[in-house]
Amino acid sequence: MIVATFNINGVRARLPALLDWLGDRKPDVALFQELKSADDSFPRGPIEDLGYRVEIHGQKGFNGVAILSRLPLEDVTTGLPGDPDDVQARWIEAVVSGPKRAVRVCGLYLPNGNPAPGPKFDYKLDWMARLEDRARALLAFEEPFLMAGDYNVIPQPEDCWDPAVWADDALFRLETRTAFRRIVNLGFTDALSTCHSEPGNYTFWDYQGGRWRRNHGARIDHLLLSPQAADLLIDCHVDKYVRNGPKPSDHVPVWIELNA
DNA sequence: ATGGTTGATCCTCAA
Repeated sequence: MIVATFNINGVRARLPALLDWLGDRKPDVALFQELKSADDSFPRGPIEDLGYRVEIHGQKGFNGVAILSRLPLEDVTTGLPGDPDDVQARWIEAVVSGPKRAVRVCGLYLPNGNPAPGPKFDYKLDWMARLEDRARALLAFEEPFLMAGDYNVIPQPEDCWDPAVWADDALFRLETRTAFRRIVNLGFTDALSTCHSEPGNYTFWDYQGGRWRRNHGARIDHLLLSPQAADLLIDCHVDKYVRNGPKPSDHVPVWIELNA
């Protein structure tokens, strides 16, 4: 089973690039973030024509997450528990029935949090505390599950080209990295850093300032695996090539192969 | 050099 995560930065602007990539990689499950689309504006048809079931948690203009699957899906839910007043579309989960094992997949778009400090950074840290609560609850099932998406977290200095540039940024501040580490330390395996421990496996390059050309990137898209899912992990890959295509997202897809 | 890029949108904001 191939499970991919991809911050697409606008599903309508990205549709041709998405269809090309889906046709090339043929993931069994794809978790999309930053749809920037309401549910009824999502270009469902061309994706369904490729054989995918599409589950959307959209929001007009901003945010938005989706699960695409060529395998059966059950128990689809949307919205991160813990704050009934939170209207931002950043969380979707479902159980995928693989040929060998069922795997719960959670797609997430963690708040950016800039500028920090400030109310947006407070919202980010509050959201991460709720994520920790949800992660702990799901780990208690002791079953294969994963949480993947744009975490907007640079876990370690070697996960960006120049930590000095990011020192005061919400993606790299100590509070952010500490909150991320607390979640990982519940028992998760970071698939990309585990399979490829060498530095420089970036997943995001800002559009500005020639950062792709200079490889001034950051690793902020992560797949965290429960112990039972980590036991099924075969490998993890970054599809950097899509950044060279026409009208690319500022993120590239990251995907794992699971024996499930 | 207080710079520059992209997407969605109410003409600025979020990233």
